[in-house]
Amino acid sequence: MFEFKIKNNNQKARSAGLGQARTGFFDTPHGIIKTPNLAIVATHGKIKLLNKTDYSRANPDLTISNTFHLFVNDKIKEIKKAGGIHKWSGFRKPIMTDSGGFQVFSLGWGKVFGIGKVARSDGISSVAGHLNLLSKNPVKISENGVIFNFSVLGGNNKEYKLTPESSIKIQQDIGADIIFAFDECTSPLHSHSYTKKSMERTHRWAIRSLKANPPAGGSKLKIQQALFGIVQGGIYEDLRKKSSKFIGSLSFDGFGIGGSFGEKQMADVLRWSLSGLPEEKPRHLLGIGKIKDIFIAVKQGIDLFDCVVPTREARHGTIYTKSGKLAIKKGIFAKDGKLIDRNCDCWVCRNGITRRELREDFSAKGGSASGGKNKKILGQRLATIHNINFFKNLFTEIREAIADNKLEKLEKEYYNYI
RNA sequence: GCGGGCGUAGCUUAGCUGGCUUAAAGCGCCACCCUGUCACGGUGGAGACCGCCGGUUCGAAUCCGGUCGCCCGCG
Repeated sequence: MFEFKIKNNNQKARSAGLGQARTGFFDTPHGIIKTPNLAIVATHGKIKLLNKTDYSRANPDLTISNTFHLFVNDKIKEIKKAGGIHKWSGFRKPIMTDSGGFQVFSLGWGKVFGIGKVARSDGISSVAGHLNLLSKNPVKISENGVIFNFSVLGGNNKEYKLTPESSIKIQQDIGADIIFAFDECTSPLHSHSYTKKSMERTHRWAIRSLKANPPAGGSKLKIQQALFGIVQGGIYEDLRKKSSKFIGSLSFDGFGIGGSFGEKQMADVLRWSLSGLPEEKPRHLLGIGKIKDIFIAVKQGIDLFDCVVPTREARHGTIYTKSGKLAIKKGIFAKDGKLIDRNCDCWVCRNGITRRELREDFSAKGGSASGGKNKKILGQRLATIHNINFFKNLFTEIREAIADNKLEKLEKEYYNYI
C-alpha cells in the first residue's frame, strides 16, 4: 500500500533543463491516484452544495477535507461511528485530510493582516511593524501546540486546542487515505528569525506527528493511512533548503510543500523546497491551484495539489473554459444561447445547458425568497460540477503531455490563464 | 361623476408631523478580487433634476392648489 510508481520522469526534458515534470501512480486503499492530480476541497467532509448524484456527475479523482473544521464542528464522533469518512460521506475514492496547520495561519495572522495563501505584493510589509495587532490574533502558538480562541474577534469564548498528537488522532478517527503532519503555516510577512523559529518547531512537530502515526509500510498497525510531512521555511532560500532536507530525511510516505508566499516567488520557493526530498516519494503542493501556478509547479516536479479555486470560483460565478474564464453572472450572457463550453464533456455541458440558462440559475430572482435562493444554488451546483470536470480534464491533459514530452505546448494552449 | 389611495434610481420600496437629504436601502447593472475554504462570497462604482405646473416659506421629496397617470370602493 502507498507505493508510488513513477512512470515518466521526463528524463529527456530534464537533461535539456526544461523541468522536472513527472507522472506516476500512487496506490491507496481507495484506489490509485494518477499523478499529477488535484484534490477537490471538501472542507466539512463533502464538496459544498453537491449531493450524492452530483458527486457521480462531477466525479472528482480525490478530495481533501479539513481536520480543524470537522473538529470544531463536532463531526469527528459521527464520522468515526459511521466507520470513517468514506462511509460517512459516500465518496469511495481517495480522500486526504489537512492537519489544521493552515488554520493556524488563516485564522491567525492571515485574518489579522487580511492576507491569504498567496500574499499580494501591496500588502502590509511586515508583522514586526504591527505588533499592536498581536493581541488580536485568536491563535496562540506554543511548543506543545496551538490554542484557538475567537473571543478576541468577538466570537464565543470557547477554546479549541490542537497538538501534533491530537491532530493525528483526529485524522485517524476521520480515516482518510492520506493525512498530513501538524505544522504552522507562515507568511511572507514574517521575518527570517520568526520563520526559522517556527520552521524548527514544525520540524519537531513533524517528528511527533510521525511518532503518533508510524509509517504504514514498516508497521504492523492496521491503520492504513499515508502520512505526509510538510516543508516550511517561508520565502527564505536557506530555510526552505534546510526544511526540505530535514523533512525529506524522515520516514514519511510523501511530502507537502506548505507556507504562504508572494505571487512571484512560486518557482524559487518550490525549487528550494523540493531540493532535499527523495525522488521516489510523492510531493503535494498545499493549497495551490491557479492554472498558471499549476504549470509552474508541475514543471518543478509536483505530483499533487489541492485547491479551493475550482469550487469556490464556481460558487462565485467564474466558469472555467479552455479559452478563458467566463464571469457567468455578467449581463452580456443574458442573451447568450451558446453552450457554456462546446468542447466540454461535463454533465452540465452534455445536457446542453446554455450560458443564458446557467446565468439565470445564478439569479436570486424567480419566485419566492426561498425559491430564489434555491435557484441561485442551482447555478452554483452546476458551475461546481463543470469546474471540477474542467480541472480533471486539465490534469488528464497534463499527464498525457508529460508522457509525450509536450508540456510546454500544452501550457501554451492555456495562454489565457498564464 | 363622487370618495379614497398611490406616483422617489432599471425594479421593489424607505423617508413624507418641512432644515440632520449634496435623497437612503435591497435587488439588478458595471468593474475588480478569490490559491492547505471563517466565504451559496468580498471590495469598489455608476445610476433619481423625489410624475408635472404653480404656491406658502429663509428653506419642500416632505405642507397647499391645480394637473396628468395608475389602483380600490360607490354610482
